[in-house]
Amino acid sequence: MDVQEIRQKLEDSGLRCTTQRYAVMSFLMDHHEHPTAAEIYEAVNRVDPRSSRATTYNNLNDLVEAGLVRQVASEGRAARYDARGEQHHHFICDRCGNVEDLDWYELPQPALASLGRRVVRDTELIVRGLCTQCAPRRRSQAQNS
Amino acid sequence: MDVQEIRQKLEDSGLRCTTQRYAVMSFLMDHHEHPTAAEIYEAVNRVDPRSSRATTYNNLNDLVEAGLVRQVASEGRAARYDARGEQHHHFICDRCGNVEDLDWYELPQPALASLGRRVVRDTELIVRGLCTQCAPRRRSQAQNS
DNA sequence: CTCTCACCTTAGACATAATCTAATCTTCGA
DNA sequence: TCGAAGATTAGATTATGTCTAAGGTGAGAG
Ligand SMILES: [Mn+2]
Ligand SMILES: [Mn+2]
Ligand SMILES: [Zn+2]
Ligand SMILES: [Zn+2]
Repeated sequence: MDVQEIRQKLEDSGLRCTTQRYAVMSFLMDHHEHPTAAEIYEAVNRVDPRSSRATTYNNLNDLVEAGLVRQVASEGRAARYDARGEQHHHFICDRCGNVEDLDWYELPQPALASLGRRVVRDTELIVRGLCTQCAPRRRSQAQNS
Repeated sequence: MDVQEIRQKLEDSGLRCTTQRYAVMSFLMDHHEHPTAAEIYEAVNRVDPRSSRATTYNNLNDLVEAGLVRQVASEGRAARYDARGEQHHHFICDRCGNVEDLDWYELPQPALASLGRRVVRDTELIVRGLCTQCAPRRRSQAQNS
């Protein structure tokens, strides 16, 4: 990805463009498989150890707070991160826990009356079920379990 | 709640109605504040210590798997549980993490083409923002950072 | 240019959430 | 009645994430 683009995004959000922060952002922009913090930490340090675990978590939190990165909650398991630009929904597999992107479509918002004085920031749609890998094969070996 | 009703639900799902499992289910049916596993463990054991931590977790997992209980993911924090019968959506507060119920309304489903061979079990809407407690007061002291 | 202070990084300790283990208990059903 | 599957238990273990205290870095005031 474009170095200047990332630097710009960070500075626009009031974050210094440090080596470590850049590495996290860059990795996320190149990888859309919704990696966990541990996976990001490992990937960033694969070539040349460069970022501590605490810094990786700190930077991820900074990026989320700045709105540049999205955190996907999968219950129990580790949080997953997503820097994909375009809006989209998520599909989470009941069996393997994989998080996959679904095409975006507009969602009806909750009735104002039911919100009371709550302030809405975002609405998120999560579709659950079995991913392509885990879904039973159509008409071959469905004998599993 | 009706003892027979709970017993029935459990047995219909192929789960034995043990003291410990009953206690978890019963507590959840009576408490709609989306307690965490730790809170459920504590509540169940408040009167007369009766269930280990492992059993509480085991039973919660069993109930979720059976579809009798719903798990609400709030990233980072502990999972929250919900045995409320009627369908509903959730509002999660960015600041305090509270999970609140929102009235149900029908959601548009993803296009079949975009799902491929994935099997959908459920679609879930999560609204995020600030809860009534955490939202800024209308026109009094909004001076808070 | 240089100095300073807010911002950032770090290792490792700590905290919390959840699962695993291995032994024991319970109960369904042949 | 009795065996096996199902359930429970205390405690160890793993997984995930935060905190602490110390030191590094660089943007910008002067
Ligand atoms: Mn995504
Ligand atoms: Mn609920
Ligand atoms: Zn899967
Ligand atoms: Zn709140």
